[in-house]
Amino acid sequence: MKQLQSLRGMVDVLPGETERWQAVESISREHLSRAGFKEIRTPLLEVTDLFSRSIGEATDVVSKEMYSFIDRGDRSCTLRPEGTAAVVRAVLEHGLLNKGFQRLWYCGPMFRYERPQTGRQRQFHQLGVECFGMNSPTSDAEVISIAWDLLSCLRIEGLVLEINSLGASLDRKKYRDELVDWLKVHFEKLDLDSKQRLDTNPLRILDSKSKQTQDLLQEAPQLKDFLCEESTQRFLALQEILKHLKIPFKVNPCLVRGLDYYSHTAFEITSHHLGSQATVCGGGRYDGLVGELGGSPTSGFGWAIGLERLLMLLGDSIHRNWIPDVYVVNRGIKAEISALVLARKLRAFDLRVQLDSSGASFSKQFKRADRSSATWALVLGDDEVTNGEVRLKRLHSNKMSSTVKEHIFSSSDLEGLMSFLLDEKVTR
RNA sequence: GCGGGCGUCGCCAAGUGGUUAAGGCAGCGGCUUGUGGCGCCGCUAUUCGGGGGUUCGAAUCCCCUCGCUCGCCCCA
Repeated sequence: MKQLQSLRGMVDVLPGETERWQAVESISREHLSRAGFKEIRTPLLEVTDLFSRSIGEATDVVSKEMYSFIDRGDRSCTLRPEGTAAVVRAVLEHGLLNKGFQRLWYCGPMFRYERPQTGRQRQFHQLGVECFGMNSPTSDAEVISIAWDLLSCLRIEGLVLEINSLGASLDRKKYRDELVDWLKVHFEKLDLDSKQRLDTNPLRILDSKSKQTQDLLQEAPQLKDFLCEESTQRFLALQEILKHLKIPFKVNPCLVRGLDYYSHTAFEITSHHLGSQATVCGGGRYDGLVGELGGSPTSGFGWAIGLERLLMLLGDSIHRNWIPDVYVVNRGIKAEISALVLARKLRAFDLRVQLDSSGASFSKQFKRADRSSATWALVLGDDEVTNGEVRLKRLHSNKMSSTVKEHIFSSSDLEGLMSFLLDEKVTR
């Protein structure tokens, strides 16, 4: 029979890795809650329409990357390709915006049907925040700083923050038309990809990787010249505030972002240690989205961090193996049961206890005890059961010592044993 | 969807047409049936992702297929 395997682009996280995930998750949770963010959990599955309406029909995400299917009730459903749309939906559905502000975070899997490569999977995980009802450049800066600080406190180095303003949606529309007209005149000088994008998504031509296209764009109309006064002012203000916060940034006039709902501030945090998928965190302002999805006009700002990419940058520094305090060596039917009873009691005292239930020889069990790196071996065999005692032996990882001290405790004196272990644990 | 690279034991790997497919790690058993780390001994792939073909003979050559991987597009 052929060996079954996971679907392409769907990745298992194995023991050893899960510890790193847990560390990142708990640090993030703490970091966000200190800043007043509350967690929201939305379903993985939504009505397809939600995404096509919010992300944009013509975007790559919607036009070719969604996992969609028709369910038994004849509804078109889609596995969420990103988090924002669903959060907005939930927030509207439950009237969370009636209170005015909301600062929310979420974490979980997203799905996009793409060819997997470094830093890209079909099921991947995002940690994101969404803020509603705040509209000042200061709030943009604060939310950006929260992402920046989270990445810094995880000690990720070599990050670059890039920002741009996409202007109000009207500005962008005007610019888009102007750019398309101009590019049509120079159509022959464009690279093949850009030629195709001219119809579908012309703004994306701006960050084309083709050298000749980039050279050509030097002469093209610039988005910043189309920003209305208000937009220009708020972008300048944002830059001032970031400088004041001592967060280094680069203005990247070509930073466009692929989702339709962005307006005004857009930003990305990238790292050159990631291969060609360099973006760890991306986000921006989406003042039109809530209205678009049927709510009363409410400004929004958010970002998402790709957790797989984050983990790639993290190294092994936060990786901590589970090491037992006590490894319980036992042999014989009565001893086995006593050992189990004892293990439960020790665990209740917050000790990490590994119980050997192999029934193997003492020699074998000690080998495993040693390899587990446990501090103590607790020995329980027929002799001990008969004498009503347990033996405790310190394990040495470096040197063989012929004078290993064994401590013997009466099995009726479990409190003595536990306080001994706990004392030792504290002083270690 | 389009390119490039790669697929030999749980993991790392040697092997590029010729007798039984190296080696290391891990695992298991033993030396040591109640005491670990070191050491020594033994065991663990009828088979080289799968299917065809060429050949007296294929892990090695050819074709197809599947998978992985890196890149393009795009994004976290």
